[in-house]
Amino acid sequence: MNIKSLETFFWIAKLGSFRATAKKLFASQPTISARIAGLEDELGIELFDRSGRKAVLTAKGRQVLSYAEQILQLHADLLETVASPEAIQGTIRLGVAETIAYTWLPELIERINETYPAINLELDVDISINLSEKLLKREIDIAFLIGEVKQDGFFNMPFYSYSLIWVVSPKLTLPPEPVSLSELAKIPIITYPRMSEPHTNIRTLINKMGSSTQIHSSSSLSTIIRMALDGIGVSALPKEIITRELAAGQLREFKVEASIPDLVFNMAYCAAPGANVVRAVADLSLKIVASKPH
Amino acid sequence: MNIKSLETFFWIAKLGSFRATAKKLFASQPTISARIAGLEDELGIELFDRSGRKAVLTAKGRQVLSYAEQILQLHADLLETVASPEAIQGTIRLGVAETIAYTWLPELIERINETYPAINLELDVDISINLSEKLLKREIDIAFLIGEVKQDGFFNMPFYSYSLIWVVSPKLTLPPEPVSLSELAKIPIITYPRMSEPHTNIRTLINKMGSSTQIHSSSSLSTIIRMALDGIGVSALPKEIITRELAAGQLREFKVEASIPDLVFNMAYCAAPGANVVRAVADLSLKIVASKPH
DNA sequence: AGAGGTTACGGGCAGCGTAAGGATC
DNA sequence: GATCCTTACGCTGCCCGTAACCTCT
Repeated sequence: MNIKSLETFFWIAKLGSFRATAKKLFASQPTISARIAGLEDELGIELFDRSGRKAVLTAKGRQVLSYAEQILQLHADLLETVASPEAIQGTIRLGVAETIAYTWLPELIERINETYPAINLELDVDISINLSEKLLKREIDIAFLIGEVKQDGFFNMPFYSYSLIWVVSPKLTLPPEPVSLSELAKIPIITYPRMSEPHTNIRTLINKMGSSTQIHSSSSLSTIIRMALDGIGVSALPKEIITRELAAGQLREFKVEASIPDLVFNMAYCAAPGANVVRAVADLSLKIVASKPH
Repeated sequence: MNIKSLETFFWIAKLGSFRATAKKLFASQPTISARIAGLEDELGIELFDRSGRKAVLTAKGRQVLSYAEQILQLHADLLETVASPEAIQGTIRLGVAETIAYTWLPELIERINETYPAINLELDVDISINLSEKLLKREIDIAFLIGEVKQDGFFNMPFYSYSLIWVVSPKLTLPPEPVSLSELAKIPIITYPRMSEPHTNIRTLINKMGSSTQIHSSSSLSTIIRMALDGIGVSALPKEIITRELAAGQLREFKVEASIPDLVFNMAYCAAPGANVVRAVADLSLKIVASKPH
């Protein structure tokens, strides 16, 4: 019996699917089948009832699960306690909202690589609502997103807040500041994609005016910035992602009479036996953010 | 990481030697080296200090040992709890005194095979004092012997007592019964080998007479019986090993005025993490003996 | 038909034993 | 020189992925 089989067993029990476990463990689905078949042979018992749509534990399987969890936890603790950082390996799938990808991500990756040189990172940049779903399906291990993942076993920690500022290209001429909402509504606005929180916030703000404002949205931050630079319209963005453009005078901040809520990002991950590395990377990420002046 | 490596590590820590562990685990010594090298690689640390004559744990190694023990114990418990008896496998080395080999052993083997069909038994028939040593060196797992193994971690349980009776071939003519010690001393006595308890007891008994009795001893019970059958002398033996000869009239019991202490056999084994199978076989053996009228 | 698990099969790698090579006492 | 561990090397067997197959809904 080896740890890998137990880990495989554990994840099938948790996810209810051989296929999902194959993805989670970066293996083919037949490999997962074979591992479980091997385990069942070795123990001389059936672990799952495969007749239904979901793989469901048998009575004996539930007993095995309890042992498997304990063994995996001990194994992870063992690695964490005594292994040299260079020996800690694995693949961690980070899900990040694009704003994070533009600001903290490079530093996070660099520092994680320094601390755990043998860890592979797999990045998934998506909007928060999708990240949340992927986290639930265990398609990613840690997410930096807006909102919380409210399900048993998930940890949510405040990560970083961004204030949104209104910016515009010098090419465009604006009314006198602070710009009133009714004036703002006459200018095209470039913002985050539909279904994302900042998009919704801005739409709510403008809708109060009842006017039919032109709102361009893009799933790519660089496109949003590009459009703002080109003077297609104004945009509300975190200062952190356009420091260069502001310094170069390609964009300038302007005041609006109403304010937009901050973008509050959380970090979320699931606590699973044997997932100490995930927790370690999560801790490290929080520490990195905390160490910088906010 | 696999259970096998941890088990190997555990036994080296316990026995202080790669070589002894190789024997214990039925593997070659380089294989043991390779397993530990692999473990050390994986953890990125050194587990043993090999500079001295004995392999001694490093500081990190001691930490690992504690985890390894827990994991092995869980693994053994898991197997014991959920595995079907047919799936319980391994090799158990039984050390038995010859008297046991002649009486209980066939039934023990049969019953153990019934209960755990996948377990291999390896038998070692020797005198008790050697069995005790072998047990300490872990060359055997369970012993049925005279005396106790007094060392930490070893269990000793009463197994079975034999009363010795004096027997003689009808070919020989004896003095009137009960035979006095002085008369007995004139007849050649065939008995257990030197260094064994019954040999010592009989020698003590006869030595009181100060006479130079002829004492033949053999390490083979069948030879002793053969010699008694041939009328070479008298012998004191457990009734249980000569029931056939007594029934056939090839040997007959006779009374002696002095009595010889019973042969008291114990079962001894070492409690080690992950050695649940050894314990199970030990329990089974005791149950078998207890279930028969004594 | 499609989603999910199993079977069949070929290739690569890990783990084993034998034999030879150090290191320590 | 004896004892003990490591290195070198060839071999076997296990584990993996691809592809085809089976079975429920």
